[in-house]
Amino acid sequence: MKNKVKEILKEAKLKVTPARVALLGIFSAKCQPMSADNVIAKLKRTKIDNVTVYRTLASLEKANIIQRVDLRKESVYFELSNHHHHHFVCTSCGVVEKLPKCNVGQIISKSLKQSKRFSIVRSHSFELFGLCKTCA
Amino acid sequence: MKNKVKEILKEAKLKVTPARVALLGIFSAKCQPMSADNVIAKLKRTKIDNVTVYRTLASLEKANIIQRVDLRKESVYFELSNHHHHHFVCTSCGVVEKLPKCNVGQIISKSLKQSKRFSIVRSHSFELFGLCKTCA
DNA sequence: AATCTAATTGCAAGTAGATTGCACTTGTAA
DNA sequence: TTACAAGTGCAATCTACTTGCAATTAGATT
Ligand SMILES: [Mn+2]
Ligand SMILES: [Mn+2]
Ligand SMILES: [Zn+2]
Ligand SMILES: [Zn+2]
Repeated sequence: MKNKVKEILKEAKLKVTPARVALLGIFSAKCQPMSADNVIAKLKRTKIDNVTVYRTLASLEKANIIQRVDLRKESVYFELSNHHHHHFVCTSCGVVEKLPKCNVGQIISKSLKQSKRFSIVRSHSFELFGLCKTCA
Repeated sequence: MKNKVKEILKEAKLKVTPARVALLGIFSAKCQPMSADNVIAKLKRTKIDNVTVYRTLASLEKANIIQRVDLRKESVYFELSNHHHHHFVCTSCGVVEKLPKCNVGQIISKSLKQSKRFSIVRSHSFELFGLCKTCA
């Protein structure tokens, strides 16, 4: 698993540094969107600085290894890009559930055809906000 | 038009104050998502304080008169809730185009049926990020 | 293996958007 | 008209995030 992480970094032509290995380990272990704070909490016992976390998130995002997710929470969340999907978010307790499958592909290509000003779609957001059964 | 704004506020049981009337006027005039900064810029010549802008945005959002839009920009954007729709966003120049129609209703109800943990969807995001013809 | 160099890191300071406390003002219901 | 909860302005504060800079390190080159 650590080797897999190293492969991913080399593939992206990023230096294999402790911070990057640590962050990718965290993202691979937990299949949930993570904020910088979430990551920092997991790294409490290491000597990796908070600034390094922000800079590592930025480099991994730039290399398209992780992606931003808009959950309407206080801060930015990230996930591994390897398995594209969307989410339910409970606006009361904050719990997040993965949607099984991305079904908006057709809608996107149709929208693109109809658009006057746009020619390329590189990514999209699609998140559902509501109440989980516990909070409802 | 000013009367319409007052009606909207009374309907929502909000006091009709100069700040709320001003903000709703701005949102009604410009059919584009607006950040707090955008609004503040438009209010430069008035004596309405920046803090009041933030508080007014919050009260209008709570009353569901305006809604948050996630455009992956530096700050939060808002729009009138009265005509629900989604957007193309150019990640190079920032231009925003409205999508003609929201087509994700079916996907949402299907997702809800399949969900183990969620029972209510109150809102959703669906935005397309890419390049406009000028930037492409 | 030793050397080189650009990329990465840690620490401290800084920024920007947004929030809070509090005294004063105002909209509106009685 | 009066009463008072709601709204406002100003200053201070918070929080997520960024930047500058000197020291370190990954990985390429001898
Ligand atoms: Mn996810
Ligand atoms: Mn819009
Ligand atoms: Zn998708
Ligand atoms: Zn919609």
